[in-house]
Amino acid sequence: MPPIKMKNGKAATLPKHAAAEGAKPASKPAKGRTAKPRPLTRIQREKQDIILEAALDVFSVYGFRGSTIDQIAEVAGMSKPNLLYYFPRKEDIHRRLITELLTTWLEPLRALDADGDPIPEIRSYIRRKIEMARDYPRESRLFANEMLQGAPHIIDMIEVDLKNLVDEKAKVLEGWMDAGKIARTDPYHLIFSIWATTQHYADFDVQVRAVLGKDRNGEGRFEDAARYLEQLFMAGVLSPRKKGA
Amino acid sequence: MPPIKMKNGKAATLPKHAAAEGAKPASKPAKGRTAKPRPLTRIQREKQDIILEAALDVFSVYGFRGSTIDQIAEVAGMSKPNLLYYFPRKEDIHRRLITELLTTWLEPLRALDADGDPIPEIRSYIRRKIEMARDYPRESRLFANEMLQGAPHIIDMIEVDLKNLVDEKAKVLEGWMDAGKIARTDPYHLIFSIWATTQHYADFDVQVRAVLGKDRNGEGRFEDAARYLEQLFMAGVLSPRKKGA
DNA sequence: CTAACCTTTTTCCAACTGGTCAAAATTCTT
DNA sequence: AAGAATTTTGACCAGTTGGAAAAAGGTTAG
Repeated sequence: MPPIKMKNGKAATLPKHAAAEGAKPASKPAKGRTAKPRPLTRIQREKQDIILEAALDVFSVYGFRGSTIDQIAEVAGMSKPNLLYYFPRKEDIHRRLITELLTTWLEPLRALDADGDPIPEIRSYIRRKIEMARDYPRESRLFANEMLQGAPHIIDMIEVDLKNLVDEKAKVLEGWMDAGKIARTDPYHLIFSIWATTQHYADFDVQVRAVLGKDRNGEGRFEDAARYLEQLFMAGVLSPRKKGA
Repeated sequence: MPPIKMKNGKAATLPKHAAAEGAKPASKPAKGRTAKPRPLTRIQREKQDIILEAALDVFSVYGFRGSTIDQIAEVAGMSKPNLLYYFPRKEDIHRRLITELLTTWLEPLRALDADGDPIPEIRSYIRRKIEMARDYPRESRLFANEMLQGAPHIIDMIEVDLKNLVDEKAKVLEGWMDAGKIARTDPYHLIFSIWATTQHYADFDVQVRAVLGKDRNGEGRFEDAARYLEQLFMAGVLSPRKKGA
């Protein structure tokens, strides 16, 4: 049983690729139509990161409407107007977080390789998902919060990108089933159940810790969970040949 | 495969046993110390129900902080001061909802019978949990929202009542494992995974529907889910004899 | 050094928030 | 039907909220 390898324990925001949209501080009117984006100074990048960090803290707990700019500004250690200088609107911060999140969030599933060995592929997918719950609980909660509200800000991404990805991977799973390499079940619900069980450890963390009690709620709980879930899903997915009930 | 039996589709609040605490409209100063509770008029009961219904709608989506009294009042079809006449504080409404919820929420687990047949017991527990996700999605989301925020309002109930119940049922499961009636696994994580997978269908409903696509997102998805989950957990729990790896 | 730019702070505001209060309208009791 | 009790309403309030404006403070290139 390979132990889950810990990533850096640091609470870093997920990859901050390119500056994405907007958040352009008050500059000159930007001549013509094609306003050259202008590469972002060091300070701008740093401050934006600090803000996004703070916002993740706040949004992931209270959701969009339940969070206030003042609160985020305080966590970020700056004044509200200063924060608004970098992100003119509350929504801008949120959008940035949530779109970046979505990309990263689906990485593990994207990595599921049709040409790989089915059992290890699935097993490592599960392991990676638990690692994410452990290492990025705030991101998980941010996502959960958005879902609970009906995903108002990302519904179209869900309906297109996410759906396409899942459709694709569901086909991969079905291929494995057809080849008798894994037991036959509903690939969609299989994926849902992996999401549900792994993310549960981030989203319902309080509950998990409370129920496990003082003695078992150390960081080891993630390894226990990993072990348990591997066992569960392996049992559910193994035993090929067993075609249609 | 017994089909899940539909309960009334009506959107009723969970059982409203006794008037619980407070919510006493402005009355006479109530003589002495032992203010006789006075049995609640018909109007009071009706209005409170309407308010709780509306509040459930709102709180379950936006969480406590993200919801406003005005919003709830509007959904309830009454003026804010009128609403406040029945529940003097926002928190009162929320507390009522969430404590009632907790009781109901744990019913299925409570029903897990140590003297019953293990496999059917577990199977029917799962079925009941899915039915709840289907019939009481708002309650599920209210609970999820509370968890995401660290369960500030019910942390002590979680740490005591919930923990005790789970401890008790975990022992039941362990008993079955010792008797070789079900496969050996971690009973706590088994319970967590049942919670996670079933509640997922209420909490992440948008996602589930979006991914399943237009053709499969009818009400039938709950039956598919039930079927899938029974299969998954039966595989994970069956095969006794298979002691320690 | 200084002009042009970038960053931060101060001040301000209108809309919204949870909640109060007294008067008015309704319902219940006798 | 009168009087008491309950329910509803409208006006109001102090604190918070998201955000605008502009002045003040820093940086940096020439």
